[in-house]
Amino acid sequence: MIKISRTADDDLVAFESPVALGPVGNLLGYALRRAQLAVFADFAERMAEDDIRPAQYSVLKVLQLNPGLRQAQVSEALGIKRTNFVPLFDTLERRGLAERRKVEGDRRSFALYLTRAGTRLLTVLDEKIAAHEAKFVGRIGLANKDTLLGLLQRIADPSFEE
Amino acid sequence: MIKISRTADDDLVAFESPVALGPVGNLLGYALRRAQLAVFADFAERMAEDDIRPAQYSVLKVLQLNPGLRQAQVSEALGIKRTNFVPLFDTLERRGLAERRKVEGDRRSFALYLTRAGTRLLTVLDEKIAAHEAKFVGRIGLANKDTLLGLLQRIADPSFEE
DNA sequence: TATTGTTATACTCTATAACTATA
DNA sequence: TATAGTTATAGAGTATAACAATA
Repeated sequence: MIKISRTADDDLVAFESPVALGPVGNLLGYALRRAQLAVFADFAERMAEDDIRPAQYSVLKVLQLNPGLRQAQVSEALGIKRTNFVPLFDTLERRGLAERRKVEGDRRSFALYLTRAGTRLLTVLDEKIAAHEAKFVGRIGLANKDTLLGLLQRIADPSFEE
Repeated sequence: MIKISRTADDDLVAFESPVALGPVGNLLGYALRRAQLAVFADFAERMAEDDIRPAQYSVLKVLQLNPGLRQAQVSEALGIKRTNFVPLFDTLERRGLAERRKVEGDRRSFALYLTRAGTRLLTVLDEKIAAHEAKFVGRIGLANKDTLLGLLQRIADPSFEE
């Protein structure tokens, strides 16, 4: 429904009367989806030139913090199915950002590490992430960030204690 | 990393030492994704027997509240691309839950309505949604629900005013 | 020319089953 | 028997381009 109004200056202005979402707009799942899409869209925009997706960034960052983890550990910690982790890590390895190393004592598993190039890229990504994060923290105010994170963690994990 | 500990009763207990997510765990995008996955997984479980997805439910609910909307209005209000809305609504129509009606005055567009069956199904779905919602509100406490919704809306839409 | 609905299509994300080589 | 990694594959969700009918 397009409505035409007249401003005080006598100009015509067209606008859409908002469609009532009703209870849908107050569902946690719906609000979470809309917020997540907004944040991920901004992430995609900033990381487009580096061709890095959220899951890829999270893997690189976790390996920086925990060098030598096995695939199953990284994928489980990040909630990525081990079967989907394989091509994800293949891409990082093909690009020379991370690598699999044989581990002594268990010839089934690989230990994962960042390469120098991966570490170098992370410094660039971290700067972009900081700006990305600041954009959304700015929308709610710094004081509200921890409140929001705490609530989200309690939604995701009932055993979470702040 | 699997660690083996000994309880007071001298039993062996295996547990995984948690992998440090570091800054990743404090990213809004990451926390939003995890929370959304948890909520949508619960939704999928409850609606499995009705074979209804979140987007389908939101369309039915919006039509209940706004009978006669055009496709473009519904899809825009819910953030569904009009091109993806077509097969989504085809499914609802094939199942006899909603219908397209010709609209006088514009032979290009259709007005969308729930059928009786659609309205009837919604009463069932609404009950399940209420239980679903209560589960997650219970995790944060009723007093925090509006806080969370408000923050999420400000994340999703910078122009949002509470 | 612009808009409404549509088709075809492609890419990402996520999920399951089944395999291999080790343990 | 169980585990780590892998392959193949299928289903959602989301995206773009191009078209027909109508405004």
